[in-house]
Amino acid sequence: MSQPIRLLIVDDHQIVRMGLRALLQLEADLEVVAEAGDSEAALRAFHQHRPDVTLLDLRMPGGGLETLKQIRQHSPEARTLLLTTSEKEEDVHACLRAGARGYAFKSMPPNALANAIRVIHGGGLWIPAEVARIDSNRKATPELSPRELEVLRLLVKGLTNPEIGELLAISRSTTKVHVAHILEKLGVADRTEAASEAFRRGLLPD
Amino acid sequence: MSQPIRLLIVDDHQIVRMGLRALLQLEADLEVVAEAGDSEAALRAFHQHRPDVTLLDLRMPGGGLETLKQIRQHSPEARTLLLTTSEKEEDVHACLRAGARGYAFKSMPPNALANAIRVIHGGGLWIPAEVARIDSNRKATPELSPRELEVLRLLVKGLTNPEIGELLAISRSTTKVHVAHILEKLGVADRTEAASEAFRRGLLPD
DNA sequence: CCGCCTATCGGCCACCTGGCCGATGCGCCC
DNA sequence: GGGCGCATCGGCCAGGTGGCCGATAGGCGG
Repeated sequence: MSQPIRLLIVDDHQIVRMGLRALLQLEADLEVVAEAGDSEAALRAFHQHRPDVTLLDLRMPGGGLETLKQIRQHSPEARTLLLTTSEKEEDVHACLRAGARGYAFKSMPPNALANAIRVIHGGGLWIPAEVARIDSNRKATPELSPRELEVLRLLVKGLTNPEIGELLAISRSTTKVHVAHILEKLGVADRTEAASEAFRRGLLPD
Repeated sequence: MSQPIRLLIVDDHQIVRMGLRALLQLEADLEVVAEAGDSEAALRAFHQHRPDVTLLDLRMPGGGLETLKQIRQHSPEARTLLLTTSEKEEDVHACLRAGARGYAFKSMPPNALANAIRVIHGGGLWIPAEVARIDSNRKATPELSPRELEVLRLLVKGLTNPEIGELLAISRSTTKVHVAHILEKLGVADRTEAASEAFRRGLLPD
């Protein structure tokens, strides 16, 4: 290993940044060349330092996913490892679609993290079994249309079909059609379960 | 400051533990005497080292809240600072009721964390404004009874009242009463909104 | 050009919902 | 002992739900 793998750490929690830096310093072939605590700083640091691998927190101000997309927009070859705590289905898919090379959990043992970084640096993908499982599930569950998402947002607030119809300036009949599609696509039986699924999958921006 | 404040760090993420250790080492009057990654290790470390202040992650295997309760059971004078990322209403209240001296977010600036530790070590409480706000809200929203929680768990799965009644071996009438109480206590209008509130407040063990 | 998706609307109907009326019994605490 | 919370059960009823039948219209891609 002549040249160390140069890393960029992006996480809004300074605690996590320092922890990652401390952990990764233990590996001789890894070098943290920059840190960033928000989306803008991440983009600046990326273009300035051109890291081999970027560690990106999913949940941060400015949006980890948006940051990923912006990085990939200018540098499609960028190798990015998502770091996160929870695994909401929507997040996983959105990230993989956006071109993340790996999806890791903060709870993983440190040496596994180092291995993930090496795999990604070598051009590979690092997808844990849980994520792969989610990913295969996903193909069976189609995406909601924009209109259906609008209805879903009102539905989880406890609004009835007539109320939703009034707010969206459509009839109760149309609302019913949207709700029926939502139930079908989420694979659930009623609106209450749909609300639960929406939260579980992270379909809503809270 | 003759004697440094002796700290115990409890968090299942090694990344966070190392980050906290790195951050707190910068403060001359703070000393990390032990770490633990799960509930059992936390109890052992607490009784062995008798830290002045314990930093406790809320979300960890074994349950941060349960760990707190067990520590306080044997050492009611223990000074504990909860560390967490999200603020679900139920968590906040349960922790404060269980005797936590402070409730801090991992996103807070590092020096604020050190200050929080010093305040708690001095016998004070460290409650951020957001948490205090949640805490005052809480008094208006009473707790759910055990039976109501059972019903709520089935309700969010999309089960109807007759179905819930059958599973719990009670009549539809009784189920309706429980649901009505749930709606009233959560301050919502229907079961769909109740499901949303349950997720928002973290009432369910996922 | 025709199929498919999306969005819009209507009616019918069995079922579920939630509010309101009533009731009983149990345990706990002052 | 009497009140209070909890849990249990029943009936009545206006309204919401979700499945099923139909229909029209625009857009997009093979």
